[in-house]
Amino acid sequence: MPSTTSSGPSLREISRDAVRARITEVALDLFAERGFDQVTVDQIAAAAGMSGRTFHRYFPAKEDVVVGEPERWGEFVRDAFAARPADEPVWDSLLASFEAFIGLLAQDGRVQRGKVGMRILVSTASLRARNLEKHQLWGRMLLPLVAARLPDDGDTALRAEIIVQASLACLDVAFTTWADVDDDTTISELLERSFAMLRPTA
Amino acid sequence: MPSTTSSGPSLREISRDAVRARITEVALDLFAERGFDQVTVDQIAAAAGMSGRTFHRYFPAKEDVVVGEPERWGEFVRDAFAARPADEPVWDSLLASFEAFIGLLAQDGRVQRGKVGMRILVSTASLRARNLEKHQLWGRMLLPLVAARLPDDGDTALRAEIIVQASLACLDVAFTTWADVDDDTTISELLERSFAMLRPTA
DNA sequence: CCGCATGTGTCAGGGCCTGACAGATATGGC
DNA sequence: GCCATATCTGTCAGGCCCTGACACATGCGG
Repeated sequence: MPSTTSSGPSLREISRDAVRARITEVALDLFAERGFDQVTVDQIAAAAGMSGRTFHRYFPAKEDVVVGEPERWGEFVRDAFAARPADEPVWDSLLASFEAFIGLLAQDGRVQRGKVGMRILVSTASLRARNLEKHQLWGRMLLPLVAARLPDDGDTALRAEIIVQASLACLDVAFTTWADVDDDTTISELLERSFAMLRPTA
Repeated sequence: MPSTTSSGPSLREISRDAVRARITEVALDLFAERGFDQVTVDQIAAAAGMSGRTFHRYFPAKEDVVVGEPERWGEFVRDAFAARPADEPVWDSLLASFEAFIGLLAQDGRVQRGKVGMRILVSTASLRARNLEKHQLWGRMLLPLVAARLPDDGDTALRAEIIVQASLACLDVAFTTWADVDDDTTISELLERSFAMLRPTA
């Protein structure tokens, strides 16, 4: 058993990530060309040189090719939030965490491909649904941390829930309108403007 | 052809609604007992005395039994919003529209059954997803009306989007926490408290 | 060279959903 | 009461998504 010999990602994992990336590339091309619902899993698999069964060994569901790995990125956002100073206003911390996430995407050069993916996403019902589920997962991951930051005024649970959901709505709107327009407006910019509309004016 | 002889709902429609109600009743019982994913469409159909094919003639998808008819209720909410005075603050109009919707549910005596349905809903991934899609539909229906109410400050589109999404998030939180607790807290009360946390403090 | 873990293909099957067809039922006109 | 029509229903066939089970291949360590 190789166990964790030394370096971070094992060879297996590198290979696995590479195959995932290849599948994603092929699939997004097909989706952009024909539409998500008009492409079958077997067609993606064939284009990527594998069987349909193997496709499902990399992606539990067809939607996951577009939506990505909510759990993984959710942990990133959660950790980013946790790393913020404890006396910072929650809205600021949330904004910073989301922007860190956006920066993570940009770093991978996924931005351009991300726009293609986003357009596919907003144009397909089952994808929108899966994406909204992702947000709910993030919400459940962020909720306890946000609640811990709020003053205990007897309504903390509800307030935390609202803040988390509202900020996620901002994130969603930012991504959606970003994918919608053709100019070079930044997601971060849209996100900041969105936050500014909701956060307490104080 | 009967056309529209006179009275509102034709006999066909009454029958159709009755069958739908019967299916809903049977299905919710099964879901509450075994869980949504552990009940097949054929089992629901058998319990309701019909074939699986016929079930799908009343509900396009299994999830629709729990989620209901988003289009229909969305129109109700939209119309309720449109009926509000044009000089009322949008947040007030939205709150009033949602409360009218809640009142509609209560009127049908669906509240108790609604709580059962809500609990099934929040405990099943595919149902949560479908429900969130419903909210997106409502959002698209409300968006133009909300935008028309806002002062044209150059950022109206984004602001309208944010307000709609945030208010829908409030509605979602209100319903979810309502289903979560066992006391007699009203949905309306939760909704008002949620709104109070987001609307401009002015 | 031999075990062992991992990756892959094939096969079979369940579940959701749809189109097509034929039989049953109800509605409205005569 | 009878017929033409529209509607409802069941059955059948099929496609698609996804999963478990099995067998074969590949690569690694001893």
